[in-house]
Amino acid sequence: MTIDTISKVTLKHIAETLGISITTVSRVLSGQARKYRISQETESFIRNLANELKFVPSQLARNLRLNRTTTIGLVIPDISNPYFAGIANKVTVEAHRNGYGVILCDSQGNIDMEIESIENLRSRNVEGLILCPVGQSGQHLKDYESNNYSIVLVDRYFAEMSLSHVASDNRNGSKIATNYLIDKGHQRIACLQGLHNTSTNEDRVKGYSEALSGHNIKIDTSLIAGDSFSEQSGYVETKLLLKKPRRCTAVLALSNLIALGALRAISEEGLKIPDDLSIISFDDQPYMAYLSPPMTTVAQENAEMGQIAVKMLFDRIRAPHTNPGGGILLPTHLVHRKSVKEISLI
Amino acid sequence: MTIDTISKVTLKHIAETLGISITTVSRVLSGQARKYRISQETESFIRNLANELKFVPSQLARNLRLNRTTTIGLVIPDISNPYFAGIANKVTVEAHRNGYGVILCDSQGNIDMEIESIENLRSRNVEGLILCPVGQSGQHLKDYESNNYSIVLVDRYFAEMSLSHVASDNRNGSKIATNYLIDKGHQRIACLQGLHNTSTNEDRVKGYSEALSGHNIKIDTSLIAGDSFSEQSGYVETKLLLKKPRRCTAVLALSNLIALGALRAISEEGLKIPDDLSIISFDDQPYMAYLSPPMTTVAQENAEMGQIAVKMLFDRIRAPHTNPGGGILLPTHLVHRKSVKEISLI
DNA sequence: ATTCAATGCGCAAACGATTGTGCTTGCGTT
DNA sequence: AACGCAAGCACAATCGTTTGCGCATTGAAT
Repeated sequence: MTIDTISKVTLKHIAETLGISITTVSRVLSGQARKYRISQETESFIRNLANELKFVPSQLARNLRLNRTTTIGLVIPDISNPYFAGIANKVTVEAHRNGYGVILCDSQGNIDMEIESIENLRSRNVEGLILCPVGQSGQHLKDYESNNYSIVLVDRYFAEMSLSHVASDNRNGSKIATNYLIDKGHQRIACLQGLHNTSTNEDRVKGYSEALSGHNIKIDTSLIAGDSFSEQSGYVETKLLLKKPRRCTAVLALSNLIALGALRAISEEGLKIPDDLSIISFDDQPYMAYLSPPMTTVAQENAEMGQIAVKMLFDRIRAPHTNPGGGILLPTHLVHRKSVKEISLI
Repeated sequence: MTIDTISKVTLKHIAETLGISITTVSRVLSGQARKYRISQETESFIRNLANELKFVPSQLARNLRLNRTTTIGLVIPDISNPYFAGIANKVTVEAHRNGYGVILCDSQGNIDMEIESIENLRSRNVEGLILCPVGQSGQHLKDYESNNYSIVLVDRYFAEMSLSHVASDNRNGSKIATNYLIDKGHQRIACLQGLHNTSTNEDRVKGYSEALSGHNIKIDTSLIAGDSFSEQSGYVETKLLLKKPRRCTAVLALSNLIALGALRAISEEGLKIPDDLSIISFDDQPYMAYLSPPMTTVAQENAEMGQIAVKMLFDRIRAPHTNPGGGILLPTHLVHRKSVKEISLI
């Protein structure tokens, strides 16, 4: 009657009460009655009793026997960040549609936590891993390059490693944004970086540089500042930037948090966007349209990233010993709002 | 060398290479060497080999044998909502600190998905459940009222049921916010509701009403509108409200999304906050300070909610057959920014 | 009367860890 | 010399499924 009692019903119980073997019960209840030529009669006996007793097969036993868990792991640097939350959302929903569960780990932006989380997940026998890596190197993932473990990197990848991944075309996104600023007359454009040596950051900086070079604007390295994707970094670096002589007229913030920090600094300095300073941020979020002023952003298809990551992972789970396959870069696009002002060329 | 090989390392392997019994290996590697008086020598032999082979015990086997999974389930209506993401963050981190994994399910605000998720989680033998319910009734949770299954409700609760829960003191938060508006001279205050018959909504409406009554302001039911916590609802209801004669001077938005919708409507109507209209929103989010204008909000301690929920759940897991215990309401507080204007009394 | 193929089902070994119980030693006591 | 006791370890059952074989029985074909 109680739940405890109910969950104690096992194949053995059914087999014994019916006076038949566990094997037969198992075969019927796992839908293999036809395949093993169990008689209709026996089948219905078994099914009836199973229903009556509300038999629920033990996943624990099944997992051990079959050595699979229908579970994947998801490691995210910070689930409170809406960008990652969007990925996580799609991942869990898609995984469930495929009958898989998702164990979530929050690495808190910490490489050691990331490593620990991965080990933890592996020890829980997840069948595959979706990882948004935080570190500057992928050394701890060396083991996964061999084609017998399924892992898909999301958001960032490691150029020197051959791991499946799905990310945004950050280089192009950054280039488009920078070109747009240049088109609007800006020449001194600052770039608020994120964490160095991450594909995300390097690609965005590269796009920024390429756009400038493409317009024969000399790259002023003093305008490329910062070393973290955090609000704090955006704030500090903007403060410093604004104190410099020959102030820049626009800034490209390489993450949503950096942009918020920049906003704080700019408003503290008493400057107005876009009149005194133009700004474009990465990562379009629902609230971006409601900022003061509405923020022009480089939008990433993060939900799609989650969805594709799951697809890639399942491909690898289903065909484990094929080549890891390469990566996919999803397009980015510019969302025009009000944080950029057209200025006259000098 | 390959992972396949590595992950195949079992107690048996170690035992055989060392010429000792599986039992002893198990006892050493589970830290019970002292208890079972295994010699230092044997212990170090085992440990060394285990390290060398990178032995990782199979959770699957252990789970079956011990009938526990060190895993809990977490059901969230929408992980992309930063409010819930904040809860999820704390839950996963705290669970990990206790050696537990967290299987995440996104119910997508859908009661059927919620029910399905719960069943799915149970069949995966999670030891407990943390649930942010979406429905207007808790009928599907009837089974969990008996004290042999561990569940903790977060954010919402069902007044008619005796399930453990942790939520915000929404009534008081709403009351404080409304009182503040009244103090600033507002008399016609609209209330943009969320989903009816949810504790969150009812409590907030109650607080709103109590504040008005406390100041002898007659409650105008035409000023209480809406039926969903979504941006869409906030937008539509605000549009309608603004079209009415004798316009309200302030609105209380019962969720962050509703507030964003209201913002959109207000700006479409060409009105300025706070000059033409004051607004207070529930749920303080990082970006709230950067809105136009910075938004005065009722902050909830959502991270603490997650943390406390985990604590409560573990209490119940550790002492399963005690009384479910009641609920906890966490304080809310008003974060003063610039979206409320003091107006002269008429 | 054999032979043969279906039919219907059971045996027993996995999967990998945990654990109550019990078996050897060796040593100190008396 | 006989005994007790502790130290140090092993046996084997157990958790609940799944599954490769194999063994009867039956009816039909030769």
